[in-house]
Amino acid sequence: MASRRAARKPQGRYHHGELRRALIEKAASVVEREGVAALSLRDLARRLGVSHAAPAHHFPDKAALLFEIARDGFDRFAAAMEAARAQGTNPLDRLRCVGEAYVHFAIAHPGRFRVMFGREISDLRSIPPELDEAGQRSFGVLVGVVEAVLARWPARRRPPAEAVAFSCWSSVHGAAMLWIDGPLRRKSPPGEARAAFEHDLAFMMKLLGAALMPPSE
Amino acid sequence: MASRRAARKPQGRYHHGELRRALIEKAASVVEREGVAALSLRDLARRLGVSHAAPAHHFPDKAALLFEIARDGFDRFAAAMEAARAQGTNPLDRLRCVGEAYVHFAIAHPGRFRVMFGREISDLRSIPPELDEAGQRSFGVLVGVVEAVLARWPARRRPPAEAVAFSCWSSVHGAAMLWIDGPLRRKSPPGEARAAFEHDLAFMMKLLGAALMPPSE
DNA sequence: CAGCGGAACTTGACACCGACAAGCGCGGTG
DNA sequence: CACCGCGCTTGTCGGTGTCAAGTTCCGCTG
Repeated sequence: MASRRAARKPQGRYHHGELRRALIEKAASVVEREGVAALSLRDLARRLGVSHAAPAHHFPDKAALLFEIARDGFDRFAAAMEAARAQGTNPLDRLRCVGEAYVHFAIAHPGRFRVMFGREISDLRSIPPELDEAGQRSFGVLVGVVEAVLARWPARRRPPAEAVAFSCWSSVHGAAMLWIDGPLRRKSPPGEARAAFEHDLAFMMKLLGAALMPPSE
Repeated sequence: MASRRAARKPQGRYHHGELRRALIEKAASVVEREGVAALSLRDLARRLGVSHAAPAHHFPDKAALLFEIARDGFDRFAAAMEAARAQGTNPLDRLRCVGEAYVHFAIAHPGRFRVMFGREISDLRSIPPELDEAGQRSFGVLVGVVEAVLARWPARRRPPAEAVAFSCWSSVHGAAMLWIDGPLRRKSPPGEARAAFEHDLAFMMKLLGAALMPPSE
């Protein structure tokens, strides 16, 4: 057992800076698969083959680990928003694409989404600069798309873009939350509930678009 | 110490069926003041002067206690919705009142609101009949108001009420969640953030109203 | 090249939690 | 009067986050 370090070198070795990344990745996968309530630092350490106190050396707090998950989530989220914007063919269509992408991201990654917009993060003491940046990037996509939609309005009667963006944001955020947490999901037949949800979501985006048409007079 | 039962009778006595109700009330107050994460059965028992295992005799599970809080919350919520509807002077105004009441209830009772629409409840095994009833009551108010607004549309082009109700629900729910949990609350000066929120909320309700005006042609 | 400092990790402990099992006291019923 | 069961207590178990102290090993300095 002389060089047991060298022997396990090709495998996962958790010296150096590997543990931190491994913890984040494993934690994110647990959050995605089983939810944030099932996340335990000790269990995480167990799965990674390290002692129960090892995580504490990389994260002062469980909240700090959650924060890292949220940070990563906001990056992916912003990327998804930008990709969705690129798919639209005109301003209104872009708004629809972005809105639906918002909801579909939440449905595809409910655990991550809950952490991102959950209380643990928003209650964080230090105003996290890099997280705010990623969040602003996502919100910026929405605001930009809204501004493009409003560009067709006469400048005189054009409503403020932030207020419109707030409305759009609330709508898609609410739809997402109602689906992943709320009472919508457990309607009679699961598949049918999902289909009805998609239908209602499409309708909502259409309604939003109609409300943002420039006044015809 | 003969009749120590009788002696403490006027004060809080937790024999009989009092403990159950006391637990629910205390738990609700803790949830309102410190959030659901700070709720502990043992601490609850401590505050009520009973042993740590006493709550287990009234609730098989911590989730069962949370369920009771949600149930009570939905009752109050439905009452608030109905009261708000009564304040409106016409269909569109009623929709505005109900929508703002929805958000303001969430802001006034964020802990309760999170439990009501949280994962612990919606993941509950048994479909809870009485809770669904209270939830349906609230949703029914919204649907009723929406139907009244849509009554002015020509029947031929009238959109389905449930889809419109879904849109309205999503909007107000999203606004509420974004405020109580999301990144909105911690804008630069707290008071200003709240004022901006109220302004944006009012704008959103106006936008919703505009989208639901019958086509003029 | 020796050795030293510090980073990464381990071991151990503490307080707390939810859940379970067994026991006790008292009121009401036979 | 004896008994039974409800409401609560005491005790225990496995699990968790966090802190303190010890250990191992890498890489840099002299």
